[in-house]
Parts: sequence; C-alpha cells; structure tokens
Amino acid sequence: MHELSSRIDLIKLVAHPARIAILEELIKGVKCVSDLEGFLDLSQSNVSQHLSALRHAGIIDYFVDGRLRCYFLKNPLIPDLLEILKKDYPDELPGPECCPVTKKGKYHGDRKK
Amino acid sequence: MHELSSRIDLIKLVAHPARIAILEELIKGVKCVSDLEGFLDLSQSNVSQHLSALRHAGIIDYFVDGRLRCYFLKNPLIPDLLEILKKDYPDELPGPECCPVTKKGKYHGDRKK
DNA sequence: TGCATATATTCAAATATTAGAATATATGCA
DNA sequence: TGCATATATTCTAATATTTGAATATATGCA
Repeated sequence: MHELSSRIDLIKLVAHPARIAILEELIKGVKCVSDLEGFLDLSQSNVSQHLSALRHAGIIDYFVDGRLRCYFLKNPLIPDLLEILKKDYPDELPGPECCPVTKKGKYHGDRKK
Repeated sequence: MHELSSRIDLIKLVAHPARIAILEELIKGVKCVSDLEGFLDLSQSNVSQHLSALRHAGIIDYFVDGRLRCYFLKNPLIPDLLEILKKDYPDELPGPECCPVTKKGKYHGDRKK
C-alpha cells in the first residue's frame, strides 16, 4: 500500500519536538522564519533545516514578502495529527474479554499456522 | 510540556511500517506472535523486537496462553492515529488569503522581533 | 553599488534506529 | 526428564537522523 507508507513517512518526519512546535505555530497562521526562531529556542540554521525538511515533504509551503519567507501549513493531515497530540484519552483501552488483569487466558484470535 | 513530548515519542516509535502493520492487526483483535509473523513478512526475531518496543512504550500488552503470547492493543491514542493514516484528505489546505499561488505577498503574521 | 538583514545550504560529528544472526528462555507434552 | 515449539534477548553492522558551525544566497535600502 503505496499511500499508506508515504503517510507513515510523513508522520515519522513530523514526530520531532521542534517540528511539532513549528507546526503548532503555523496552524495558528502564517509565520516568517525569524518569528519561528523566537518562538522556538533553536538556532537559525536549525530552524531553517527543519523548515526545509517539512517543505520537501509537502507539509508546509511559503510565499515571499520582501526579505521574509512566510511559511504556512499545506498538508491537511497535520491538524488532525496535532489534535491527537492534545486530545484527552483514557488510561487504556478495555482489554480483551479473556483476562487482561492476570495475563493468563485463552487465545481466541484467528490462528493462521 | 511533559505530556506532549511523550506523545511525540510515542508517535515516533509507531511511525514504522512494520509497527503500523502489527497495530493494524491488533486493532482487529488479539493476535499471537506467530500469527503476526505470518501476516507480516518478517523474521521471528524482528517481530519480537518490534513487539518488545511497542510493549515497553505501553502501546500494547499481552497475556499468556500456554506457549502463546497473546498481544492486544492498550494505548487509546492508537486507533485515532491509524484512522488518520487511512482517512481521505483533500490535496492541500486552503492557503492564506494573500497569495499562495504566486508565492508573493504581504506577511500578516504577528512579528515578534 | 554596497551593506545589512533574512534565510538556506553544506559538511561533519554525534547519536539513534533498524535488521539479521546467534543464542537464550519458557512451556507443554511424550 | 527431555524434546519441540513459541518467543525474547543480545550483539553487531548498516543506515538514518539530528545538530552546530561555517558559508552561501537573495533582497531592500542607503
């Protein structure tokens, strides 16, 4: 599954604190690079590298305004991903009926071999 | 933000084709290791390593049934993540008003410095 | 034109991830 | 008890990621 593996790559690329922070800013609206440098606590070069990686993956894009590069969010999957990072979840899913607590029980899956 | 960074780590760990494939199976129900070996096309040792990583991250757990280890999904964030991997999205988000096409325009963000 | 600002790229070192091979452990059954 | 099955762990080599430092490029303005 072609599409799936490219989404996995996308998520892998994004799963980095600095990149998430960048995207959290961009989801609020357009930001230029030096603004992002301020929000994050990263070197100019490093911010630029992260932006470059995100851009090559088609996650963000920019327009030019004079000397500024104004970045904005492009990939529609990102807001959903950021949502998941913030959303409230219960501690754990309900276990299978057999016996999640004792960890002893009968396997009832579809055995293949 | 303590919680956020641990979720980023979680997503990073999961962003791997074999691990996604494992989780796609487990979301359907309990599976033992040799079943997973069959579904995926991976060596026993490698499947076990992925399971171990997922388990240490609290994403899955298992119960024992004789010689079988029966794994199941534990972390409630995972179904949402798998959903995002399959969901249909438009090509791109609507660009900022100024001029996504020409990539020329006025920056209207909140300049910080 | 030349300089300052804004941003990108290249390079290299440090570190992390991944996979296979070999080996270890645990369980049920003869 | 001993063997076969099911699974885990350890070690290692290959590869990928991340970062800082240095340098390059592009634009507006004096």
